[in-house]
Amino acid sequence: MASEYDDCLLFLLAKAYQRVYGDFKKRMQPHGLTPVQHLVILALSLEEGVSAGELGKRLMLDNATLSGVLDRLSESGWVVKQSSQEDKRSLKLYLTDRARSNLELLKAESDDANRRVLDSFSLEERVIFKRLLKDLQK
Amino acid sequence: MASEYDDCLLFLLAKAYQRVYGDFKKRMQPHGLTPVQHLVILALSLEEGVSAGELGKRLMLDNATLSGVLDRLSESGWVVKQSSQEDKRSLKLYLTDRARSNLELLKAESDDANRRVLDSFSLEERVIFKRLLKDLQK
DNA sequence: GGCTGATAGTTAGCATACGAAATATAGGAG
DNA sequence: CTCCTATATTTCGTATGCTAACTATCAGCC
Repeated sequence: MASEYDDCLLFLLAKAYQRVYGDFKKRMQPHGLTPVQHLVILALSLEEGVSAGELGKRLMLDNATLSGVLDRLSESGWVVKQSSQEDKRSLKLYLTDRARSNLELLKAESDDANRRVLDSFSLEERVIFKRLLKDLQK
Repeated sequence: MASEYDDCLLFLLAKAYQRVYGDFKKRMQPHGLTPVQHLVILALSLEEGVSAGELGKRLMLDNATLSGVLDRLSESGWVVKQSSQEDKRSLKLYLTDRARSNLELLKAESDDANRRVLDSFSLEERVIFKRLLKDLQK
């Protein structure tokens, strides 16, 4: 039964996530980023100038959570929070030059971390695994 | 590339976990438990009288984290923290009568939540998914 | 203009997670 | 017995996540 805690998806997903989070954490630490902050940088690199709300939608991240993450990224010099001229309630988010110049390095780290996680899976398993995980995104 | 954040395992696992966590949260709320607290109860029901350290190993949970969870479970009347006679540094953990009498109900909720999560997966996919998740537990 | 309801972000409160420091107790060497 | 080291748990600091409450601003309507 799934009531055996170690067969429960809540448990399995928690531990899988925590393991991968830990891997990324070690890898991003030298760059001064947390795993989540690194995702924010990657997302922003795809399109700068978006609002916090828009970025939150793309990252499926709560506004309240993202607000704190953006504060820390701004504080540590990765992101610029510029309040929009057209709508003063809204922000326009940009990467700093330092963030841009570190982008390729970050992507390489991220790709490498992903490869290592999937290392023991067959090619087919990797495809299935990602598909099933995506299916779970409500 | 996995550097597209939405193809990154860190992202996929985070969102899958958050989705399932949310499902369990809604389901456990009426019982006055959080998803993690519910896992602790299930684990304890398999063997009572274990120490916090032992329980932490089984749940792959940090001692520091578990300490807080046990405090809240004790506070809310689900768990009894009894300090061990043989080794006063150590705890012996027990379910309360109330916890025991709610066990079957909790297991039913948990099983149902698990079923719903896997609902859209084929039988084969369910097996593969769980296997791959277990493989990720370092 | 001024009121009203909607929207963007922030803040506060709570519950995980985890590393590191602090506490209390065990256990063994001398 | 006493000191030293190892172990069990707790506490502290930081970073997510989420809900709800709060603030500022916008947009439409009279």
